[in-house]
Amino acid sequence: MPRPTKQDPERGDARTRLLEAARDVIRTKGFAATTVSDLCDSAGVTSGAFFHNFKSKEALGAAAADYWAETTSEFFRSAPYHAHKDPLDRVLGYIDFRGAIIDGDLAEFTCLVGTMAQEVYRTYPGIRDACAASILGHAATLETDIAEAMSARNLQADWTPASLALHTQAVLQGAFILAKATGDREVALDSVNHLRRYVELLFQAAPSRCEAR
Amino acid sequence: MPRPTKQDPERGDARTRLLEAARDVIRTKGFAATTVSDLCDSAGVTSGAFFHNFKSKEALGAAAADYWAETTSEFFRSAPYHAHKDPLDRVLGYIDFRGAIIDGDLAEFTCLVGTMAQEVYRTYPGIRDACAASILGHAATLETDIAEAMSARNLQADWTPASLALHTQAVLQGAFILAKATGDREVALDSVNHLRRYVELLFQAAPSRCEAR
DNA sequence: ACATACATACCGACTGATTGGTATTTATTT
DNA sequence: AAATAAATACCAATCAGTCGGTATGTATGT
Repeated sequence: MPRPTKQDPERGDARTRLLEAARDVIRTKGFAATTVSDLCDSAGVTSGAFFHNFKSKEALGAAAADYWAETTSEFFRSAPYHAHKDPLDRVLGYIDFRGAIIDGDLAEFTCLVGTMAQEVYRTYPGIRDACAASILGHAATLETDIAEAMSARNLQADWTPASLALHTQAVLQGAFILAKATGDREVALDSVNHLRRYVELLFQAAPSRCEAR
Repeated sequence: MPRPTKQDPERGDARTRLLEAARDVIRTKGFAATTVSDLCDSAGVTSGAFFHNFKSKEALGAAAADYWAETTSEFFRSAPYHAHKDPLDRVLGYIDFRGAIIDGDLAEFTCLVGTMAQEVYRTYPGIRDACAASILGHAATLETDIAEAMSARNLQADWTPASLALHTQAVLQGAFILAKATGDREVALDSVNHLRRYVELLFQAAPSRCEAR
């Protein structure tokens, strides 16, 4: 049923163009500072088309989070790090991959749903929940590799695969904040390197191989 | 020169009350969604008083970041973890302290300048720089303890005290985002625990005591 | 094949409410 | 009295959202 718009028909239907505009504009200006007409201008669409496709600005925000979850999960599913045989190499490969894509403009490599969640966690619960689902869903894709790496090495730990998976996301989100504050993506890369070192230490410091203290 | 306002004179002068209002309101709604009259209402002050004290909303944002830097640095300076003799215990004590104050409402323990930096990094450079100064200044207070802990243990590392100090801030900022997205502060505490474990591993895995791989 | 009918996608001028900011007046301090 | 702080009244601009209308695709009947 979607149909190309009159303006710039080659860019596709209005809904997708608005979701792509949301992804790009909200990452640079934030959700609240992004106006509906900012989005319409960026998408090359009228405000009539906006409110035809989304019943409110909040609905657009939630849909943009869902769209982000879909597109990024496809992106990571086809990433090369899954090819490693050793599950630990897959986990480390994921971290290296996250470091490798910290490149170009800040608004291109930072996380839409992290940005939105921080901003609207209290004001738009619908958007917040969609952001949480995106983050938690992505973290869940790491859990099996972490669990397999643990059992392959017989690692007994006082932390769970889920908590380590979430921790990787926390480090990445925090790294993005530091990069935005300083305007320097190197500080983000430094944090990702610390995260990699942490995972290495976790799996090499198994009590059976090297006792502590 | 400041003078108590007519409304609620016992609460002090208008400027301080507006800065406190900014600290509280912006942490719950974000900077862009916070209106000048939100701040005036919360401070019990008229908009005339607002623009007498701050030449614009942006100036208020930057002043709020400075105020945050002042008050938090005083807060951490008087915290108990500085008493430890071993510098590593001071670093770990800092992390434990950060975990201990993750309590109560989300808007009470999350970071004003992290929130603002993420939101306005491109739109209000003045605010962003004030936020960066606050974060970097706070991280710098950890550097000497980290450096002393390294030299006390003769630790040769491929990371610097500055990068580890910044990494602690990245983890905390990211933990706040996860807590906001999920509405659960436990996930933030989990990340802080991972950070603590990382620092422990860094200082017990010195090559001289236990070789890697 | 062609006309009619209907639903959907999009358009764009418009609105009521709210925004950040200003100008003027009043109160307080020194 | 001079200067500063706060209160009040106000404004132009912008906001999210509405609404009547048009363009397009599809189903049906002949």
